[in-house]
Amino acid sequence: MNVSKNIGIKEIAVLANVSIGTVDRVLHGRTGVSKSTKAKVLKIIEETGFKRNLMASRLKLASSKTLQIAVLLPEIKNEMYYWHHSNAGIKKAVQELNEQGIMANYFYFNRLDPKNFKKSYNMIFEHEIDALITVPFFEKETDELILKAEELKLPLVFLDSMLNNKNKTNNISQNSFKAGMVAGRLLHGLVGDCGQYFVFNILNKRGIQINNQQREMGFRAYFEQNLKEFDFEIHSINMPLENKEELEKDIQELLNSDKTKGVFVTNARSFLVSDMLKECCISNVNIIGFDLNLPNLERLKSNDIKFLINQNPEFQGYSAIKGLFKYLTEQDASELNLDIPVEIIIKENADFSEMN
Amino acid sequence: MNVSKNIGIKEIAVLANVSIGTVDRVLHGRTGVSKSTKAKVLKIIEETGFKRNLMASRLKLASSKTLQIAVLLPEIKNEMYYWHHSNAGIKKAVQELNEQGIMANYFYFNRLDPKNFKKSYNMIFEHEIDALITVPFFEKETDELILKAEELKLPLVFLDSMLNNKNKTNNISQNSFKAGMVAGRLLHGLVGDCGQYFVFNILNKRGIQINNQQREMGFRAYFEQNLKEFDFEIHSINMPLENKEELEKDIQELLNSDKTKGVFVTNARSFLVSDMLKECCISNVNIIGFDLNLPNLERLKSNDIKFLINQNPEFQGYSAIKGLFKYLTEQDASELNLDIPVEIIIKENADFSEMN
DNA sequence: CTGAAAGCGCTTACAG
DNA sequence: CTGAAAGCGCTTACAG
Repeated sequence: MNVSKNIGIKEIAVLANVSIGTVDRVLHGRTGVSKSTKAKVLKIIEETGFKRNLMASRLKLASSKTLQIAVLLPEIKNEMYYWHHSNAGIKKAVQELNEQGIMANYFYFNRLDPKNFKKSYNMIFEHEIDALITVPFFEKETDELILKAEELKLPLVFLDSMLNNKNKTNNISQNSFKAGMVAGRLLHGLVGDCGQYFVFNILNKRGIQINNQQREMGFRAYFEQNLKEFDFEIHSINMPLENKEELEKDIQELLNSDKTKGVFVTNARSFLVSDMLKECCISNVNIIGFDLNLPNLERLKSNDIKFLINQNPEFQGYSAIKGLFKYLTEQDASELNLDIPVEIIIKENADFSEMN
Repeated sequence: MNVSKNIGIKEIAVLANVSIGTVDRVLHGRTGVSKSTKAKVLKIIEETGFKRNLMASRLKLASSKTLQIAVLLPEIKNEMYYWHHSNAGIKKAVQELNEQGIMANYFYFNRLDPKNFKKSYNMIFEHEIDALITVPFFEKETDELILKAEELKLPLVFLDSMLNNKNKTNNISQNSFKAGMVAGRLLHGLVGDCGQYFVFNILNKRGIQINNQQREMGFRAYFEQNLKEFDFEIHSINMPLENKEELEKDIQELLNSDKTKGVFVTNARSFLVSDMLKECCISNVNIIGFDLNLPNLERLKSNDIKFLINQNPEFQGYSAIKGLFKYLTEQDASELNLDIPVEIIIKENADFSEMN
């Protein structure tokens, strides 16, 4: 079990016949090195395959320059909020990297107010930060943010992207179209060709969100691609959070048949739909929704919801910090973009441990 | 954004009025410190909440004492083998921790020969190693290994446990019973109450493996727990790899009805079952199996297999190294035991990128 | 039983 | 443009 000692900056210095300070300057592309010296050092580095020891580097730097990551998320009122989980993942990663010199600073914006979002990130830019993790909630303001970050040369990572990436930015999020396709197959397996299908979009004051639209598109695409004769209708129901009575009447008419029914809820509130259908005495209904919030998990446990799709917000936050750290310390951007797997959760592989 | 400098060994030394060498001795519980000094230092450490900086510690130690992890897996003939993925995960983690001073040494045993397994680990014990990662293939030899490792005070981690854990050891593996329950619900969703159900156990020279048995038990348990009137039979078919002709006759008789059929293959060879049923012209069949090997993925893509359950062998290997590193450097054993999630894979969330 | 000093591999003022 | 020296926080002989 042989131990081959890694070559270090000292060896490079000897081989290139310069001081270690000069090697360091070349390594970091700093100014103040003659062209010939630089070439000589680079050649030796190339030949020896030298990589600088990041642990030693961080040991020196952690005490002087802690990396400051700003995190701007929607307001979190309690631990059941989706964004709480993103935050938890961020905290976990920061904890792990703590002694290597990284800190997170948390900011929040009002999820219904684009102006507040803009105000928040402008405020953040007044501090000295090394990167920003946030969420592309509002199209126009997000575009402005992207431009501004580019200008400031500030690395930017979006969690849970809901916007089309016209701009080249870093995204750690699930492909919503693909998630819709997954939902299509799962529901089709339960309901079959002879059932009725419904897509429930739950609207808040901002209207329907882009990723919900993409989920619906994916869902419909599954049926178009996989059924030879695609001759049945998939009903879309846009359900505002207020004014439920009228909606319930419509639903009773639409869903009141003996047929097996499949319901795809495109956001995190499938528990609302489940409860409403129960109230309306709709039977033979199979529901699939998103996100492992407590009310959803309860309905999964009681068999009222059949499938949940997990976007793994904790893992998203965790990965964002780890990816940024790698980028900021190694100039390696490869982990700043991540396609979060479409994780399928049923009663038997769910983790109910937080339900106490 | 305030930076609170972490307290270090130097501050502790000053506060306790001793040298840093003495603080270090106390931190590591080494001999040669008077009781009173030790108590004084421990009190200060307690009061300040000091934690030693692991990065600095590893910087010093990596060059002198590289941690040697032995890995003993079944022979891997090519990249399609299941164990290749465990190895890949191990390699990835070792790569990440390379400069922190960890190395893996790979050994292989004949998967059909318990004596060879025993011989292999005895040979490994002649080297100086800090931990062993292996697989509990053979009951008797594994028990002996556990005892021997205990005697040598050598940390031991099992991947893919197939044995009941009578002994307290470290296991990174999926709960096979739970995986069987998951398979039960998924298949039941497709096939319904009026179909026929079959469990295929594929036997090699070692007979049926314990985790396959546990999967079957979980599968049956799902139906017993979830169907009010559990009045249909689940047929078990033990399928040896040789002597297929006779088997095909039996199968043709058993499965040749118009009913929808659900087939649960308890190991990684669901592709074999899929192909055989196709040859026998069995229709209306829904297959669920384990592991994302290439032939299984091909059948998933062509809709011949409906679900695959992933044990994530790469993640298992990766976690074993990370967990051992944490244990060996921080005496923190919390990551040496891991319940791998039962990951559900369908055509739409599968990664076919390795299929070229 | 305890301390002073050297060193892990890199980074950073400072001096020239 | 370049080098020598101090230092990051811990560990390890060595000396007493």
